[in-house]
Amino acid sequence: MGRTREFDEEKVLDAAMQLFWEKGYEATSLSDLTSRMGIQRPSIYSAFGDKKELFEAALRKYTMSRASDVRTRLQNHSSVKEAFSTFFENVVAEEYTKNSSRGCFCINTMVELAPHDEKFEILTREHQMYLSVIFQETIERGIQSGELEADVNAKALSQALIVSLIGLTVIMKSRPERSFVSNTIEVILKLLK
Amino acid sequence: MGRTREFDEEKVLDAAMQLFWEKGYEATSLSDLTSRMGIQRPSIYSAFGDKKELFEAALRKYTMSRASDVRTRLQNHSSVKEAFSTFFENVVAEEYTKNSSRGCFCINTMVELAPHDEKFEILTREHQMYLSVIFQETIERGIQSGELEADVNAKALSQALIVSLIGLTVIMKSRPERSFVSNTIEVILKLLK
DNA sequence: ATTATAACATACCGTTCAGTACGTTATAAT
DNA sequence: ATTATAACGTACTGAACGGTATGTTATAAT
Repeated sequence: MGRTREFDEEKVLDAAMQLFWEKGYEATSLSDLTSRMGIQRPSIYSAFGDKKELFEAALRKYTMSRASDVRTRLQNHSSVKEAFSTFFENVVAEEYTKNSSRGCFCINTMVELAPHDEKFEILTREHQMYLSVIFQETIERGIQSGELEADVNAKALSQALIVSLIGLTVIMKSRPERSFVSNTIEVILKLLK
Repeated sequence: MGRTREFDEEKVLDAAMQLFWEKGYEATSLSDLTSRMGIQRPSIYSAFGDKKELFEAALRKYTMSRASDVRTRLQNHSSVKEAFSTFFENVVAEEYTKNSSRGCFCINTMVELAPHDEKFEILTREHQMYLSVIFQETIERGIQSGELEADVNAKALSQALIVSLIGLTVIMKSRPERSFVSNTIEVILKLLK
């Protein structure tokens, strides 16, 4: 019994995610959250707990959705080289299209919270490890099909590509000339040769 | 005339730099600053301006010192491959030695402030561009000496190495297994072949 | 229809924030 | 020695912070 909830938990959590993604944890206030989520303060606390728990829920939603998105994109091409090339180009294109560069919510959190909060150290690390496994599986597919040479170290290479992706995502926050990132991608993708 | 300043501006600015580096802009309070810098609040304002101006002074101090440090390290070896190898290994070793991973103050700022403050977008971008020029000069030295092949694209390669360095610095904040970063460095340095 | 209860809106809590007013102390110029 | 002034320590400001107490409203079970 009791009154029924008037808001959609997934929708308001998504709104919180967008805001934390854009502004980070510290710079986002409860007032920012209530206005963006469209619900009152006590509703946030009853549904998600305190600010940090809400942030964690938002980040988990992000990483899950992001992982499946990455997986989908890489499976979309039969050619592995083409898959990675398109993937990296799209990441760049999306970032340069938007006015403000939010980058990656998980990477932002790695920088802001991971060094001071073990929970987020683990959460962000595991997401990156998961992405690196997706990369690795894709590379192994390329080896299997004969597109990539058999002596490629799939694991090491996938880790290097994850690191490059992180570096690209971060440096785009300073809005370098587009040629900078294009050059970088071109060089990095040579590793798939 | 008037009373003489009792604190060393460079020393207290260095203390502020350490604190901002460790905690970021938002999470560092004026009270944190006064206790770490060892001076009172009005002294900060009279010497450096408000919190953001102090932060900017601290970041400028960091980037200048960092750039000259990088330059020195890369000039320390006659072999260019060895120079980069030692450089990357040292970055990793230093990060894993310390208990907490502060990473790079400039990269932290790129993530926290650059997307919302044009001044820091420019400042952080220009630092990365400067580092990339140092990398490029080092690579060109290797080409000149015959250590690297003549058809190497020094500019593109240096940019890719900068991106990799950023990626490495960031992912170390989540404390991945050391093999992860070792693998990455090994793969990345193959680009110098 | 009554009742128990959960979600609602409002208004508030103590704390901490960045920034400053002000009275005191020390020094450089006269 | 006097004076003007700049740096000092203390204590304060209004605003914003995260979080909650409280009274009202709506709904599910009886």
